[in-house]
Amino acid sequence: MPELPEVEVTRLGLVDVLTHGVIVGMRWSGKALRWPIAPDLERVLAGQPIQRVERRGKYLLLGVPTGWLIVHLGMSGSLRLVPAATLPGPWDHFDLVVRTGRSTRILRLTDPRRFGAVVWHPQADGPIASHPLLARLGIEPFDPGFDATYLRTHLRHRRGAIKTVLLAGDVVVGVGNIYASEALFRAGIHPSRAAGRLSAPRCARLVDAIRATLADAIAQGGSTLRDFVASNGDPGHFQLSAQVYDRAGQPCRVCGTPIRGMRHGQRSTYYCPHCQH
DNA sequence: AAGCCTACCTGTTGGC
DNA sequence: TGCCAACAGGTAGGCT
Repeated sequence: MPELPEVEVTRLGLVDVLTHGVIVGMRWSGKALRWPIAPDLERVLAGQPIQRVERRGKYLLLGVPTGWLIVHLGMSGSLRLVPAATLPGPWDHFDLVVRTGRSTRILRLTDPRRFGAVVWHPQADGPIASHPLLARLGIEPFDPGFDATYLRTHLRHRRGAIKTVLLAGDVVVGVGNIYASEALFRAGIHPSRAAGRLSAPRCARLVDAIRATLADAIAQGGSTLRDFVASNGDPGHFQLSAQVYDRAGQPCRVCGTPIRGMRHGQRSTYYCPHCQH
């Protein structure tokens, strides 16, 4: 579920509440997530103030004085702030108990499929950017350095379909399966086009399309296909304005041609055969 | 280096 | 109605 917009919507809902909050407890369901929970995590975090709430790609980063807590939402995860007495349900796999001002609240990770992760990175292990999970990520799409020149340079040696290369995340981060189809529609580029054959003007269009697509999605609270909710429990609305995603057989909103579905690897892709080349 | 495939896990959906 | 295969927002890691 969660692509960059969903993680950013989550972060925006947390940053003001959590910053300067103090971690006073932790709970783990005992069910395995993608990576093991550090065995001494509760002792390590107890009493520490949250100084930073940041994002890198689809990873949410909570900064405390002695390190970073790296959180990933996987395919079905969401983070919510709930009152301290709220009992966990069967899919609630991780809680951080945080004292914020006068009240105490729980930052709760709900994740039915358990592809999500909570990973501790001690400051002593070096800068957070060098963590193995983050080190190989591509540029942030809103970084000023993400421009047509950057994109063309980094696509030059790639023979695969542009859709697949965008999803890989080593060129630019945050573009998942929904927004890859949406951004390519917006740029007028066929998803199967060889990445290394995009002209400079098309790279420029794609940069703009990726930024505009992600910004729109953030403004609409992300996409909720099934279970994404923001930190306050609100679902996203972007899916209602999707141009192509999950619209196979329905008319293109621009030209009326039926939208087509296809697959790249094991992932579904949608495009307009008239608007995209 | 790049690309392809598998694995991780549970819930929902669509076809028979 | 019931059963079961297919599919779902991600991505590390292993192999070619």
